[in-house]
This record gives sequence, structure tokens and C-alpha cells, in this order.
Amino acid sequence: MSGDHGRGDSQVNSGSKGYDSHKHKDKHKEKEHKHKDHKKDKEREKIKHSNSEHKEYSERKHKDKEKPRHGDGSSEKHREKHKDKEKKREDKILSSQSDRPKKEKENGYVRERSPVAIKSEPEDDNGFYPSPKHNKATKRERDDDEEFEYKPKKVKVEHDKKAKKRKHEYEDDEEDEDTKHKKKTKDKKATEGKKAKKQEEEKWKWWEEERYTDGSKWRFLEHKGPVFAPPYEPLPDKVKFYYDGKPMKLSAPAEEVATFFAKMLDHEYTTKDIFRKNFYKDWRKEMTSEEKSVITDLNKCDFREMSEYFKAQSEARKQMSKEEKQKIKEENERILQEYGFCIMDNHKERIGNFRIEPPGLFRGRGDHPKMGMLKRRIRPEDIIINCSKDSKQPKPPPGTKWKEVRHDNKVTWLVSWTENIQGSIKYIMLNPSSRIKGEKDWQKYETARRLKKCVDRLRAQYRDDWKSKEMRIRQRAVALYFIDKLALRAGNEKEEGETADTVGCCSLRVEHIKLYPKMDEQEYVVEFDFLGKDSIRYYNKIPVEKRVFKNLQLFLENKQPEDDLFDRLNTSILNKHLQELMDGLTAKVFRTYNASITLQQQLKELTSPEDSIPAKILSYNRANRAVAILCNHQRAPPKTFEKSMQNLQTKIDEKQKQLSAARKQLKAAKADHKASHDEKSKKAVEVKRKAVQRIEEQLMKLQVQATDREENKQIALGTSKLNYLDPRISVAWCKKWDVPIEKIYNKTQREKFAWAIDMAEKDYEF
DNA sequence: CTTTACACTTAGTACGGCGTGC
DNA sequence: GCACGCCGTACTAAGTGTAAAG
Repeated sequence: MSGDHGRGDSQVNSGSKGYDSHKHKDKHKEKEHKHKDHKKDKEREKIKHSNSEHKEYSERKHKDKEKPRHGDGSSEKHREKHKDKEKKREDKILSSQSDRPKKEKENGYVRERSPVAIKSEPEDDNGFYPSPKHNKATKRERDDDEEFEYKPKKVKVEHDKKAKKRKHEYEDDEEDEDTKHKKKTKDKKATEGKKAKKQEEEKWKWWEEERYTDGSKWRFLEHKGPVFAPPYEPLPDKVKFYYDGKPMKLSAPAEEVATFFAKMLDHEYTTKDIFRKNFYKDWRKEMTSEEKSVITDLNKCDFREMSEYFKAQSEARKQMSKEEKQKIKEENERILQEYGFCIMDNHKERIGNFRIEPPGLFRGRGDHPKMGMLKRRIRPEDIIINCSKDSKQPKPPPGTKWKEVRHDNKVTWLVSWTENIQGSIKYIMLNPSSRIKGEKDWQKYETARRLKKCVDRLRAQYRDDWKSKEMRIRQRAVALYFIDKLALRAGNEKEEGETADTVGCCSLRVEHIKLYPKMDEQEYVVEFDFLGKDSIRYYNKIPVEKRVFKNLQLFLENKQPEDDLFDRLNTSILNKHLQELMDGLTAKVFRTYNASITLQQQLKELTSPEDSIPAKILSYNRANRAVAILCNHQRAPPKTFEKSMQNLQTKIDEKQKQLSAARKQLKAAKADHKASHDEKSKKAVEVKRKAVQRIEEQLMKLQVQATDREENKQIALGTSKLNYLDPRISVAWCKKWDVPIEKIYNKTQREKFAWAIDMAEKDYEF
């Protein structure tokens, strides 16, 4: 598999898969064995590697091993036997080993464990805000229902007085808040020009308002419904499909599905057996009986002319005149204005995805058993609308009707439908800048902060549990250790054959880890190698504490590679346990907590006060990167990486030449000045000095950029930035070091994190 | 207890538009 | 004015976690 068209291909096709598919759990369907290349894996492997302390890296150990398969059910029995054995063993387990020191290196970064031992988790330490309690609200006593208006009034644009009052408490200088506020907005307006005239110059600060505590998400919700995919336009007659070398006119439904395939012809997908098989099966369903009888072999189908046609079309689109493009843009804008917003509780809010997913062929990630299946067209009859009773309900397209219109204010979605590949439900929800998403996000970080307060206690506890005489507790404790230390995902069970074979912590199998009692200088090394979410490979070697190691050996005893490592554990057991330790605690909170605390700490460590702004930003990116590495957020190296790196290097070289030239000139000017001592030459020296300085700065900037880019080759910063890092840490850092927030967050990100930008001061501590 | 349904977050990629340097 | 590379954004798959159903 070499055809590397675009990053996506390799990702989906050949990327990141190092194994046979395994049977696990109690199902034992036979699967094909495939040999795959591991180019991408190896590249990715380097990431983890270069950031862990070991220099060398060994060959992939488990490539395409042919594993003997158990006959049906045998492994099941096998498993059961184990359980008995383990049970007996549990009683014998009694261990007493000394603990190891507290500070550890993780992925090459030192992570401090906060020394504070916390007994209880008090309420939020910030008394000023309506604190985002995690939502047990439904079960809590209600008290404030009445405060809310049930009926929509006019859409408010400015925040209300109640909020202002609270804001007062927060601002340190109390003097007339109102004038200050006005002044600010006026200034802004002046600089931004007229266009932002009526716009929400007064952005609604939902974070200064009370929140629902009864589990309801809104009181009023009105929207226009979804935008449907455009109907299928049959191909012009001149574009032909050939079967067995002969042109053949297809019925519209069959033709449409054929075009989906044709559009992907360049993609490596279409060469894959599973993809072709799935596609062909679904395609046949759309054929007339006549077509079915003629078309009996996908290999005899020739879609190339269709494919060419679409290429030409997209080429033509690129070549369109300015005016035409402008027209399309305007039309899109119109649709956005009409369908892209809703009114929720008196405020106009942006909708995230108001377009229904168009039909096409399913592209799963990794080795997905359903790749190539037809994703069917969604019709109004498939759609459930959610809105408030007293709103103007969205109208279905003429001649159609909705599947259902409901009024459920316990959920946040506006539109839903059931997708046909997995049978899962898809939703239309609000944009991340919306109140409803923002509150949840804020709350997430508050939960993580509560974890911070008791994490030492929890760590002590799970270390203790490594010694438990119950197997299930030991497993739970070791799993939790991994989740904490390595920021692994929880690892829910998945239905086999429905999705790609990927795992998280609780679903790790024996084959995913290797134990090395000794490796080079280190003792008790565990090697992880598995495919995680999106079939992204996780590869890491880490030394663990002796007790963990011994436990792992124990867990592995008498198991087959495809057996679960933690056979007495699943996510719901784990989360139930966590819930008992801290209100609102689940496995994923550890990821959020460790990500955010790592950022904060790395920022502290890496930022030098005397650094220039670009250097500080580099530090920020490095801190961000530490988190991305921790969370294993990878990306395919950009296709153009090498080239763009070279370009940058050329620029640097040029700049360097410029610099030496400028320096020479400065020298000359100085000499000149020494000789003449006149005003003019003095000025000349100053000018040259400035020039040198400017070029030095430019050079520095370029070099920083190069470093940054190189380090970022295979690492995606976006995911952690958007989902794991408490934005208040970044905001505080910007304020502390006078780095403009725009250097860290782009416009969209600033909108999403408006709450944090507004509330975090430079001394904010996660 | 296990399984299923549902809601919502987290994830990487495709792609178009825009700014930049010539 | 044009080519090019980069960034932002749209898209949608794939996770997590809770609650209801069996």
C-alpha cells in the first residue's frame, strides 16, 4: 500500500494499523489477515519516543503475526476458567512492598505532584461567580425556578442589571463601572469602524448570570430547522458509465450511488476489499432489477468518465469569475443568516451544524468493517425537531412533514435524525460560543479543578489498592494509575464487527502491552502499543513502579493475547468508583486535569520574563505541545512539510546575509562618524543600528518559527487547546506577560473562550 | 446485573479562501 | 495579477458517560 494521496488516505487506509483484527470478548468471527505497512506508525512512533527517555526504539514487535485462532467458544471457556483461578488467587494475594518516590517523569516532562493533601473538596474557591456545579441539579432541591421568565420577550442584546451588579464585585476598581464600560465600548467602536455598528458590541455575558439548576437547558427555543442536502442532479447524457466496456445508462438512484464511488476513485479506499464489498452490496439495493441482472461484477464497472467529469466540474468551479464566486458567497451568507441562528432564552445564538449530512459512502477511520456502505439521504420524514411549544415551529419543505416535533428542554439539540450506518443519532446543536456549550465547558474545568484538590488523596488511595487482596480492586487501581499517569482514555467496550478495533484503558488487551523487567538502565518498563480513538496509534514505553509491574504480571497470567488485560474491570465499574471518591469524577476528568495542570506548569517553567513576544509564544506552544504529547494528539505530517521547511530555511539564510550586510554598513557608518564627528554621520549610525536591530529581530522570529514548526511536525495542538486546556490559564498567562490574546487564540477560539477572557486575571491559578 | 438508547464531547481531515511574496 | 502555502473552518466519525430497559 503505497499510494499516498493526501494525508487522509494514509490515515484511513494504511495508517496506524499494526495488527490483525482481533477477536475479543466472547465473539469469535474469523477475520482476514492482512499485511499492512507501518510507515506511518513508525513515524508516529517516533513522537512518543523522542519524548520519552529512551533513545533507541525497537522494531515493531507485533506486525502481522499470524495468531492461532480459537475455535468458537473455546476462548470463552478459557476465560471462564481464568476467572475461577483468579478468584482463588485473590485470596492469596498479600503483598507488602515499599513505595517509590513521588516525582516522576512523564513523556519527558516533569510533572509535579501537588503536595497539598486534601481531605474534603470544598466548594469553589471563587465566590464571585455562580459556580458551575456539575450537574446533579435534577436531584437537588430546586429553588429558583420562579426567577426565570418563561415567555420569550424581545431578544436582549445587552446583559441585564443583575449581571452588572455581580460584575461589580469582580472588578477590582469599583469606581463607576458604567462609564468605564461605555468608554470601552466606544473606543472599540471607533477603532473597528462603522460596520460593527449594531452588532453585539454589547456581547452577552452569560457567565455572569444564574444558571438553571433543575436540569433544564432552556426555557425558550426557536429555530428554522435544518438545511437539507441539495437534491441529486443526474449526469448529463454525454457522461457515461461503462459496464464490461459497454456504455450503460443507469437509473437515477443507481447513478447517484455510482457517482459517490466515482468521486472517490482516486482514493485508496476504493481499492480495499471491504470498501468495495460494502459499496457493491449497498449499490445493488438501489439498482433496478434489470440493472441488477446486468451488473454482476464490480470489477467490470468503469467509473472513470464520471470521475473525470467531476474533476472538470471542480476545476470549473475554481475558475469561476469573481462575481460568480461572490454570488455564491452571498447565497451562503443568506442561508447562514436564515438557518444558522436560533433564539434560545432571549438571545440569538449561533448554531453549530445546521446542514444535514449529505448522502455518500461511509468513510470510517482505521480498519472499519463498514467502510464503503451507503450513507443514505436524510429526508424531512427522518427528522425530529426540538423547540419550545410557544415558538414558531420550523416548517418542513413543501409537501413533506417532520417525523416528529417535540418540546424537550432537558436536552440541548434542535434537530436530530438516525443515521443508517451505525444506527446512531445525529444532532444539530449550538456553536461552542453559545451559552449552553460555554457553561458546560466552564463546568468541566471546574470539575477538573476540584480533582486537583483531592488528587493526592486519590493517588494515595490507588497506590494502596495495588496491594488489595481483591483482584478487581487491584485492576481498578492499576487502570486508574494508567489513566492518571498516561492520560489514557477510559476505554468503553465496543461491539465487535461494528467499528474499528480500537481500545482505551479499560479495554486494553494482553497483546497491547509488553513487560520488560529490565530495559537498559531502567527497571519495570511497560511498553504500550495499541490503536486508540480514530485508530491513532499509541506507542509508549514507560517505567512503572515495581508494584504495578508485579500486578501486571499477575493480570497477564494464563491469558491469551486477545484476552482483556483488566478482565474484572470496565468503565462503568471504574466510574462508579470514581464517583464515590469525588462528586462528578469520571475517568475523563483526569485527562482534563492532567492536561491543564501540565500546561500551567510548563508555562511556569518555560516562560522567561526577558524573552521577546515571539519567544514567549514559542514557550507557549511548547507547553501546549507537552500536553498534546501527553494526550497523544497526533496528525499526519503535512504533505508539504519538507518543502515548506526548506522555504523557511532559505528565508533564514537570506536574512542572515542581510544581517551581516547591515552589520557591515553599521561598522562603516561608525567609522565614518569617528572620522567626521558631525551630526549627519551620527544620525547615519543610528539609522544603521536600528536596521541591524530590526533584522536581528526578524531573523530571530524566523528561527523561532522554524523550531516551532519542526517540533510540531506530527503533533496537533488544536485538540488540546480546544478541549483540554482551561482557557483561563492561557488568558492569565497572556495578561501576565503582555502577550496579546490574539497570538494565542484566533477569532473563533476567542469567541468560544469569551467567558475565560473576560473573567481570568493574570494571577489565575488552575 | 447487562444491554441499549441517548446525549454530548472529542477527534482528525478535507478543502477553500486569503494573505503574501514575486 | 498570480501562484502558493497556510490557516481557519466545516464536516462528521468516534469517543465518554448516564439512565432506562430488560
